[in-house]
Amino acid sequence: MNINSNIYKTKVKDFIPKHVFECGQCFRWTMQDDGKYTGVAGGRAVSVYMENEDTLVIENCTEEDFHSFWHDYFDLGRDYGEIKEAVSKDDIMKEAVRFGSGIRLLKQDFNEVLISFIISSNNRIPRIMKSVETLSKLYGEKILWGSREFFSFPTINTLASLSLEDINLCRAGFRCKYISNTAKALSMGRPDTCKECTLDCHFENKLCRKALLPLSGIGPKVADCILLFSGSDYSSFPTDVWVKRVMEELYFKREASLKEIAAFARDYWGEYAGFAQQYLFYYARENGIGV
DNA sequence: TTGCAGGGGTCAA
DNA sequence: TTGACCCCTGCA
Repeated sequence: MNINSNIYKTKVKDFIPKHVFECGQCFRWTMQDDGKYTGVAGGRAVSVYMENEDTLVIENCTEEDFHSFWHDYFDLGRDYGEIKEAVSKDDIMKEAVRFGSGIRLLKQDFNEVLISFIISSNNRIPRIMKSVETLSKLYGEKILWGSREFFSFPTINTLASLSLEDINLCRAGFRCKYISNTAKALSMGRPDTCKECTLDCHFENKLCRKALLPLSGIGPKVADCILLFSGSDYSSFPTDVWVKRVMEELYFKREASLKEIAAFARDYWGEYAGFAQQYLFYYARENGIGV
């Protein structure tokens, strides 16, 4: 498509930056005063915005960058029209899909998602973003874009080499020891549980749910987030308080256990459960469902 | 201004 | 199954 110096433009469907970056899946994208979203991923810093509702513009991106990284990161090879149709099995989901029509699930770096979602437990988004940003500033690689400085997320080996006092500087509180423990465990290599697992363990350099759960700071919800937001398992259905509320209010019409909700989602949406979760989550949070 | 409850979960008892 | 956890925010 159009290439003008370091600005790359491409036609897209089903992509609305606000929906993509504010649906709770990522912590390193912020809206600028001019409405563009600026973020760091894969050791690159870019700004993105839509032009004429069907053209995605990526600043500081070459054609090579786009094809080797951003196309996959933004999941542009997937037909979200098909996804929406598949999950819209009732009026509730039809409404949620209409509301979050521009959501796409980003394929984020596995280790970055893993550490970021450890930080997310019992925590609020602005604070999670601050902790992730601080970790990157202190221990990531500097990325220059003109006169602007950005920082990549630190590697697992770097995090593993740090003392707990070093990690405490990101002010993630009691989660810092989880980060430290888990980074150390991962830097030792792939856990045995993952090698034995035959169920979900088909992705390279990643871990399945069974291998994630023993890691410090990773429970069922965080594990599901890691699998979904790294593009490892789209049938994951992370159930946090918001999703629980919306499921109870709109589907169950009563209180329901996490186990019940997970079973329902698996049966009802199958391999697309993760996409359904994201539409519901965004719909529930933006509309205060169940508050 | 100060004080306190509670938060997009996990861990340990 | 339940309370503690670090720290920040909102609100009285």
